[in-house]
Amino acid sequence: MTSNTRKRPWSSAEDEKLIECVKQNGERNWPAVANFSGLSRDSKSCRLRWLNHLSPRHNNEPFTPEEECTIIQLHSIYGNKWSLMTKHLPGRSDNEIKNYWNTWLKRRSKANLPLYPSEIQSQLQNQTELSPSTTVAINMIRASLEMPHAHPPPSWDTHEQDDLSVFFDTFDEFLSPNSILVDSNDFEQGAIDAYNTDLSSTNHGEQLFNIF
DNA sequence: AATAGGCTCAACCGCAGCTTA
DNA sequence: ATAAGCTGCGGTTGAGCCTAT
Repeated sequence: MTSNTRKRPWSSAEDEKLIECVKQNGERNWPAVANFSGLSRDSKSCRLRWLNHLSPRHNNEPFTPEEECTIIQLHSIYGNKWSLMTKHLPGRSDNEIKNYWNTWLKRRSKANLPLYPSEIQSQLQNQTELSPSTTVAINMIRASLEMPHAHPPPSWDTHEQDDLSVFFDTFDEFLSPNSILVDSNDFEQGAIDAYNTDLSSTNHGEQLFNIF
């Protein structure tokens, strides 16, 4: 490997230049930031450095025990979807979460312990399979989304259907065998309640979503 | 005190999906 | 419609610190 391809840590002078350039060009125009900064860093490196260390929204303190616990729980829900986890951990980057998880993984493996602590393990066992009725309900909702005019859900107005469309943009993230949880911050409570009311009226006998 | 091995974290890579011209 | 450029993501790797011997 040549010296050109080696990892090169950012100096404080480079950080200052980057901060100044982001102020001038904004947080979205990384090619311009890279060009005008005079740094020999590409746009991706600039973006990464900003998001992981320099952004005023970033929390540079070590993880708290509560955050560590949250990461383990979130991993049991999302798997390796680091960017989704950042939505539950304000100020934390996907890279940090991933690093924490990898360290956790190594420790658990070394100690011959199961991946998740017992309380999370038992939560998972209670939801390992989607029941046939839940699968039917999911398919009904999918069908109503694909053909909203042919199968309008009985009590959903246009606004609620829009909310559901937003939900389904990320639905596959949640449709792992052991997860049907959603974050109530991301969706209107009224819309979720309406879905559950409609589902219960179909005699499938269960609520589709728990609120995280 | 020297050093080898382990560990952590920052940085980089490659790819997929999106945007724009 | 399409090609080029950009963004964001998850996986991987290397530098440097820490610890045990």
